[in-house]
Amino acid sequence: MRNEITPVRHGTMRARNLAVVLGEISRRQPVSRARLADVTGFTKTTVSSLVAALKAAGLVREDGPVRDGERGRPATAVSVNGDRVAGLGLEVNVDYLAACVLDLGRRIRHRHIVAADNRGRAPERVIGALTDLAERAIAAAGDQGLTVAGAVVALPGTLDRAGGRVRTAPNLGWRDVAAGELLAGGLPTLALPADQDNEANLAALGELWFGHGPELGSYVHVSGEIGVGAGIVVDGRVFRGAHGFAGELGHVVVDPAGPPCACGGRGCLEQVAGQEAILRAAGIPDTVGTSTAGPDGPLAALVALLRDGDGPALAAVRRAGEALGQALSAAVNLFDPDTIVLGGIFSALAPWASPAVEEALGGGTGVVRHAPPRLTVSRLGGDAAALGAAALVVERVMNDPALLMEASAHPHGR
Amino acid sequence: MRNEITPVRHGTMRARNLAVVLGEISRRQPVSRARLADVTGFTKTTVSSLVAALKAAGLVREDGPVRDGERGRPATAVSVNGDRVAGLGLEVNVDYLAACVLDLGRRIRHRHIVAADNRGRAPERVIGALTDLAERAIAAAGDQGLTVAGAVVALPGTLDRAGGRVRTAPNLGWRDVAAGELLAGGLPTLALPADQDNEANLAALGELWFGHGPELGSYVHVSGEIGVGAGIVVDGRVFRGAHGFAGELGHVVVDPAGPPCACGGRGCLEQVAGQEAILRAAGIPDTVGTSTAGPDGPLAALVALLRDGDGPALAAVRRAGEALGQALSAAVNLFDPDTIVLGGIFSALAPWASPAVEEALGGGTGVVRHAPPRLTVSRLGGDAAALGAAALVVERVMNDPALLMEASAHPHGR
DNA sequence: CTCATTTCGTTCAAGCTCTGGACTAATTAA
DNA sequence: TTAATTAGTCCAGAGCTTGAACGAAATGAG
Repeated sequence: MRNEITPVRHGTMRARNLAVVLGEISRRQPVSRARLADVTGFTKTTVSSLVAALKAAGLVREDGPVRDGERGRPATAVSVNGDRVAGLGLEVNVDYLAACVLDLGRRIRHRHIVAADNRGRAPERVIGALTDLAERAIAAAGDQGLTVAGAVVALPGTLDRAGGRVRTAPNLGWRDVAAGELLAGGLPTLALPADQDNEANLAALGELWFGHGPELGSYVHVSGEIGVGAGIVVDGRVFRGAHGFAGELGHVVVDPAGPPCACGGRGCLEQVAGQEAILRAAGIPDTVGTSTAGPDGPLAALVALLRDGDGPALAAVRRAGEALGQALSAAVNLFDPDTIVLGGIFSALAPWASPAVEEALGGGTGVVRHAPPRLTVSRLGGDAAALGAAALVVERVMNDPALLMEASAHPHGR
Repeated sequence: MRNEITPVRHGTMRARNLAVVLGEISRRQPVSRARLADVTGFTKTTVSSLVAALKAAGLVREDGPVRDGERGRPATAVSVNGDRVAGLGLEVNVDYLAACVLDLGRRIRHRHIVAADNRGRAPERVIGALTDLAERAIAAAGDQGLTVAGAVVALPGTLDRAGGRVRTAPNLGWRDVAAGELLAGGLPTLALPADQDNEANLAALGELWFGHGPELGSYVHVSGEIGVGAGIVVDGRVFRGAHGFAGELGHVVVDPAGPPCACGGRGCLEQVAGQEAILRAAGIPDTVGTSTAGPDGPLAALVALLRDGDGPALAAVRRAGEALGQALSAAVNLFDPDTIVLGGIFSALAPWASPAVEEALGGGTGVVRHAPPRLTVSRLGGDAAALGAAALVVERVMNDPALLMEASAHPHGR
């Protein structure tokens, strides 16, 4: 009943084993070939051969002899070479554009955020500006001797990833935009095909790579912005559902008798816990066109009110927290995550919102689970999705390094 | 960040390619080697070799020459051999035990349901009775020349699958039961290790194999019994979450102000749409100890009332449908399924419950999705989970036929 | 200081599996 | 009867991993 068991040839075998060894090197670096043979189960011969290939491709480096304290011939340590290959992460959001270059050693080599009011701006112009940002990032990478292997773009909307199109991005005012083509037109051709993904998914991935990390376990990352989305990560992988639209937390119904939503439903979470709803309830005008996140933005104004103990603001945020908690408890029952991460605007509002969230989560999970999931707050800034996008490129290389190794040598057709 | 890229050896390659060919045979049978070479991309040589191995293992059969209407040498058709290997599915539920034997050709060869009041009965005794059932099923298989390759047990509770233990099965009154050991003690050793899975997951799988089939796409299968669970299938695979507890629909909160639930929450779905809640609201005594599903059970009584247009019964079921729709709309937003399947008691109640479900689903999915998911009703009877369990065994063989082929020949260590 | 011991990594022949072209087999069309 | 066409097998060859033997580089005992 399952579809996707693909034929394996020698090339495929080699490609996967390269990934196995590269992954183990990354996990344990610096590490000797002997130890790699141990942990992978390969013979020393095979490890040597695989390491040699990775080294030739510049993905791996020999650090020279290292005596491990014991007797015997000292090992030559091998580690991931962070100075040759990098991934480019790009992000389009309502009020900014971001780019970020991440090398294979997981060091951020370049990071650039530009405020920009993209609401209702023509997609061509937005992508044009993004392309500029990307070119500057690629140049910056080049200056450091890095080759950008691929790029991923984070977009705040629903995507047809296979077709490279944005279906709808309500907060940008986009509808059926061929973002992939537009971007491909402006960028140099990279070794890996460019890809797009949802902002919420990538922000979640960013949290895994640059925030709390693997201790998160499986988690739901709430990306509160204008809309409310969630990125769901299970066993280190983003769960996208069958069509890539999973995790639409914003339209989970929290009050069946509530006001109608643009989506056709009633009482969706977004109408209580979306940024605009919160601001409205707190009595702050949502100045469209102003940078939301900036120091003068409405979000800063809200936080100031909260600090001052302003009643309506506190009530609005508490109400949002309750609703968020309710929607998240559904997500907890359905996904069984270890952790919930509050990101986006909720990261700033957490001191006031999270008690209500925690209360809602603490309740309804007793029969099945031993304990409610941990609740944490994102440490990342606004460009979390750009970071996650770059991480996705690096992950892709790590998972199939053969993609970057002379195509002639290993044509493991898929 | 991902963990599980495993080394590939020659044996692994062979094993996976055997699965590729076997899968293609199953999908297209009867089919010639030449066509298999075409669709898999293997050379004719390789296909012949793989088919020969499968044939030697009794998994595949040659049907003799077949002229395909065109000119040229006629092909020899190959198809899955349904007469040698079978899977055993077992099910423990509150008021019955079930067993089912499914051959590799997906034909049900044996099916047996026994009414039994398992509430509060000692786990040893229940498993003992199940073992009897299993032995009879294995004997019945043997009489038909079938070898049972493996078994899967469906249990109504939360499981630690790796450890072979039942954590809690509230409706059975079980707590931390080593079901795996108990069963292994009573059964002959099979080629594949026995396994357990949640009743809801397996019922969902049963629907895919013996109900509506692949046209379901990705779907959420609601298993309404005493509790309310959901099996989630994405791309033909059961989604279990990180710990196997995903899909706990019954404890999604549908009314934060509702009555407290045993799980610690308030207003869980189960308190409105669980069997006991519905019966109570409809004014029917839930006679504990009586077979629920039988012709004299309370469920039959409820359906009779509904047929007669009884006011409280109609209201109770309608209310359950509303609540179920609300919880499902959360699942729809979070999982993005193509279809919702109503199973278990909801299958019988569907004529009265589904309008409310449909209404709830029709609303809140407009922005993201083009249309709400299809709503269908399960066609399967009470032993859906036993069928799914047997299907899981067959699926396992199809996905790695090498498991059944002389271990000496292909030790593809994982 | 020398030699046995230990561990690291390479070399080389061998084995497993897929590939590709040649070959045989079985049928239709002319 | 012969040419054309399609199915399946045979066999040499190539890619990748294996395993044993070997050389290299260190430590420790005498």
